[in-house]
Amino acid sequence: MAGIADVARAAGVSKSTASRALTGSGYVSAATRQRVRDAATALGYVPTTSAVSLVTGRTQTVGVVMPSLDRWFFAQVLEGIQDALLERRYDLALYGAPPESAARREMFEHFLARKRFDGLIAVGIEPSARELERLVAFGKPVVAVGGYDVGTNAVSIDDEAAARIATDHLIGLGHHEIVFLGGDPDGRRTSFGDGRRLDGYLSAMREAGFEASARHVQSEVTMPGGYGAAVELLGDRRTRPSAIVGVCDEVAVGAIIAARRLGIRVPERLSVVGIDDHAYADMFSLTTLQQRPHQQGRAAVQLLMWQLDDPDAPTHRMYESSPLVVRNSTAPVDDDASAIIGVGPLGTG
Amino acid sequence: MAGIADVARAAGVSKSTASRALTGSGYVSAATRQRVRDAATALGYVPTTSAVSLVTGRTQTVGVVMPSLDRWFFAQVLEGIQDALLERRYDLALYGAPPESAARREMFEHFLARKRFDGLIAVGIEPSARELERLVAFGKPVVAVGGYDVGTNAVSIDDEAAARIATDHLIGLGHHEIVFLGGDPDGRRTSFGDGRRLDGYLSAMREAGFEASARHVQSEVTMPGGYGAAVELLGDRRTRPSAIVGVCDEVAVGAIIAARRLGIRVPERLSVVGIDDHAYADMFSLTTLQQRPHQQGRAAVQLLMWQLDDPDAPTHRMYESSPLVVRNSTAPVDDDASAIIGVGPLGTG
DNA sequence: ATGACCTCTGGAACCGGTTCCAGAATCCCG
DNA sequence: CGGGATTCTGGAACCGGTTCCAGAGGTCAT
Repeated sequence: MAGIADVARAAGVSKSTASRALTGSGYVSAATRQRVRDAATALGYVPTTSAVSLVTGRTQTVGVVMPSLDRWFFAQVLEGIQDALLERRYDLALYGAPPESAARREMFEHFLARKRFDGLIAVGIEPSARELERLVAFGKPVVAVGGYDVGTNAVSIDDEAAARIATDHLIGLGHHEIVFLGGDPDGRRTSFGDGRRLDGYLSAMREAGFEASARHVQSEVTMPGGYGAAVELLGDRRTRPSAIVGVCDEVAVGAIIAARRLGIRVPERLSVVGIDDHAYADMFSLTTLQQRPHQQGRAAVQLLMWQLDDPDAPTHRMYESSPLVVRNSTAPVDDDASAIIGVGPLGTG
Repeated sequence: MAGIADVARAAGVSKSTASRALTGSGYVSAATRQRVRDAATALGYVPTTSAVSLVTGRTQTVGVVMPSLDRWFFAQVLEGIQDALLERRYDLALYGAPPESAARREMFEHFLARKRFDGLIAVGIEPSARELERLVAFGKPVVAVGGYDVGTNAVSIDDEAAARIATDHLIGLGHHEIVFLGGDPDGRRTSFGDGRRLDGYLSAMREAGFEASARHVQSEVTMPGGYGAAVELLGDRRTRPSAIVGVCDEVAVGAIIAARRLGIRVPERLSVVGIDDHAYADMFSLTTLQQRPHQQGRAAVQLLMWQLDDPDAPTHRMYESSPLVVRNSTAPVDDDASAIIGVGPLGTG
């Protein structure tokens, strides 16, 4: 493998001049620069990255941590990050960190300390106190995607507002019995804005005076998870709601499939709203709040690069707008159907 | 940041002794080793990776290329790779390389040449001649996952056999009019074993004497893609098949949803088989050929590590077995329904 | 007692670049 | 035409580790 010394020799200059010519820093005459470049291409010279990083302290790599890959949101964010990094010739080091996993501990305790990347993008990570400590010790820029601030730079939709808009949309259609479907008890452990979405739903219900009928049905945040929980929820006519807010589209779609399975017509007998505008939303005519995680990934890289170019640059908190996309999974409440539940403690039929 | 020189000073030894003590190579007395280790932990010493790789020539990083992230298979393989690498304290550098994209060219032309990883795992990549050339020039171990051999090490299911088993299963149930759904004309460009699956289907049809009725309906290899193509395919009663082999479960599930939408009962009026045993397969009662891409990812890492430990080690071609999982999306052909199509060129009703 | 061999340690070279610094050449301005 | 600023170049130090080599001390067989 040709080193820079070989290039310098071939071009008849010193190592230092060759280096300047190729990196474009310092004074080099145009003629010399050209000679060096020609020599470099002729020899197929590629700088050894470890040598470069050793002296510059920069790795040209960005680390990405995310709890999972098979949720649409994460895969999309990752693709967005990939695209943006490729343009800048940065490498991408990926670390999986499911909540409360050994992998996650490893990541924060060991991999972070190795400092093999110039900055970190944390997707769907709510750092614990200890993790935050490690993040600070890491000493390099961090940007969060998808809900939680990791101190400084962050990009996401306004999860609480999104869930509120979704809920208000249903309330506007006359629904009272609205269930929030998906996530765990406090909506936090699944990582992601899930908890805030639950908050948004609850506050919308409260403001409309439906606090008493607010209900959170838990489920894994996946399509089969939503399906399973919805089959159970909708199976009992007495407790069946007239509308569902899915914590995300995957769960919402699961609910729609469950409804079809049970012969409950959507949207005539059951309205469903999601959050995401998933690739599947269109084929299920799902009304949802749109977000574009791909763009969020790109934006995260942008923020990180600003920070890398100028460590003193101001940090940013970016909210992507999340417009309501009305399709055909929501409709005005069907009073005949809701009468089954009734308003009082015991429906009169 | 404490360097090894600081550790050495704290332990009262030379740099070289400190290095030996920490890496565990060469002679160091037990007492000295302990002193050095204590000093290292006391100072929170973490070796600078670029310095280490500069001299050892190893990066402790594995590169992974894949065309896409949002197909279940790829995400699963990636998670498997992640797990296995984590255990070995290797980093994972991820590169997206959609077929015929600029990113893919970049990857092969530039990123590969940087040699920032000790080995490469190529998932769902069928390298062109030029790409193969670059791979060879890369000069480090490569293992392929998901169909195509990249020279040496590879792991996948036997795609052709899988599709054949799926098709034979339908034939055994009395089906003649069986459509292969998904992929592009020659099934190659989508990367993945798609082309070979088509071959397997075709040869099964041929062997059963149904060559004339073999039909490949193209679609994007996604659930909405399969859905859209199936809506069209099933919409016309005259050309409607009695069974479908999906190129993968996502497409097969799309077809099932399309059938439900059109009021065609599965499996009574339409049988559907997939390949994958996707997380969604169970909730759609999809009969399918099981593969476990997570395991394949782990196996790929294993193969790569063997090669790294001993460059002269023999290479391997691993086939994962793919058992047929019979659920409830396939049933004996419904003769009344198939009579609509009939055996002759024009059905007599 | 001698020498061969093994264990242990430190000094110095080395990996492959970048950057500091000094010196030479050229330029511009008063 | 002198002198300071600017442009250009090469030598050497340096980034932070690993590894080669030489030498010291100890053990054991001859």
